[in-house]
Amino acid sequence: MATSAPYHHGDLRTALLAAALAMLADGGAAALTLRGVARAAGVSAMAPYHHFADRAALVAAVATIGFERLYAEKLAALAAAPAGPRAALIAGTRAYVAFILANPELYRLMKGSELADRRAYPDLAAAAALPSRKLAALIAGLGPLRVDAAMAAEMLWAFAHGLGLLAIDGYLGNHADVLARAEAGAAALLDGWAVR
Amino acid sequence: MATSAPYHHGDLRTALLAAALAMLADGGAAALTLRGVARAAGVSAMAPYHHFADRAALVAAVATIGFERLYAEKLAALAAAPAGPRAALIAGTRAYVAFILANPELYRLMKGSELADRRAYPDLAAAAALPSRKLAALIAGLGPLRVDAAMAAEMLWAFAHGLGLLAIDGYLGNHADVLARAEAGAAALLDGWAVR
DNA sequence: ATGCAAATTATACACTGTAAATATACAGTG
DNA sequence: CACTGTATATTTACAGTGTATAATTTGCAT
Repeated sequence: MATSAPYHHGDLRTALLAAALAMLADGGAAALTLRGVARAAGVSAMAPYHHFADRAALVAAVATIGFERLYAEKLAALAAAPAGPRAALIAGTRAYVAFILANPELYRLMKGSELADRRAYPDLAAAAALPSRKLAALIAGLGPLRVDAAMAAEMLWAFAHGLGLLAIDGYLGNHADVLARAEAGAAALLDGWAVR
Repeated sequence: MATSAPYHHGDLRTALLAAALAMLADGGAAALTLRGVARAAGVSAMAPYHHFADRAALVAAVATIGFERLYAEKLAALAAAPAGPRAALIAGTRAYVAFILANPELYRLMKGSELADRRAYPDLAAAAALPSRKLAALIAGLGPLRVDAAMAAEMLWAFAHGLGLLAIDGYLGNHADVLARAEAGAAALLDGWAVR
């Protein structure tokens, strides 16, 4: 019933993660402090340590949520796209870039160097692998290409990754245009790979 | 003559920047502390403040050096490449990615969110603009394309940026292969844009 | 009810960035 | 030469951070 500030929070871990996501969204990774998150949850500075080994573990948990959201949005975009691998790849690229534009600080955290040792967090590694595995499957569905499939996947991924990052870092123009560029760029790559 | 620990360092600013680059290279941005840099230069913790307004200013100065080095290496690669815009673009892409692989932490700093307000540092903005201006000029030399020149430039830049970042973050395989991918990817993009 | 394990807090320390006041050395004036 | 202003460097101080250690509170199984 949680009458008033019970000693045991109940679901502190979830509350901490929610606070962390909020603080990250405005303020960036620098604003994501363990003490701040604890404060936001109305709990002592040391409480988070019973749910996260250290700040890096909290960051990893936040990043894991980010990868799961990214994957979910990508799947939703694929479901809404016309049939066929070509349309799927274009829609997927657009969704990927759209996620970066909508969650700039989260995406930076997901790919940032604060997660130097991804291998130390199995959940994170698993969540991070989902989108790229999906991409590889779609590429395979395209049929024969002028480049090998692994390279095609890397090219498309690198393009989406780089385009989104450049956009949120202010190197590109209008954000609305960026999504159009994402689609056009993916289409151009597909055309470039096509056997003629 | 600098007999022994003179009160005035002589060229502290340069020494601080050198220390900063070294500490950044091993240890990443987190290891780049004002106090640490001062310590490395054998100077008090407050001394850097007479050369850099705050930590952000030091970071901006380091990033400026990074952009200048990147531009220099790119120019060197262009000079060594066969004539013609196609060869230049492929060589430039390779050099760009090679720079990222050789200076991962520096490149992360250059593009990272620690520099949220690039406009506050005119030198930095100027240095950062050089490579992309060069790229635009090379694209223009290609002649008519199936996509407009601005988009072509963004695609190539995004590809190189994304490929390098994915590589240093451990998402791609062998580093040696990455350079080959950079060249092949640039070539594929050029082919995809070509009017047929 | 009783005892144990989990959750939370209190206290403490080393480290960071940086503000304020102070000391030192140099460069130009008379 | 003395003198003074300015740039350079230091000392001291404070708030905020991550986190180690130990004490405390609570809920649950027995």
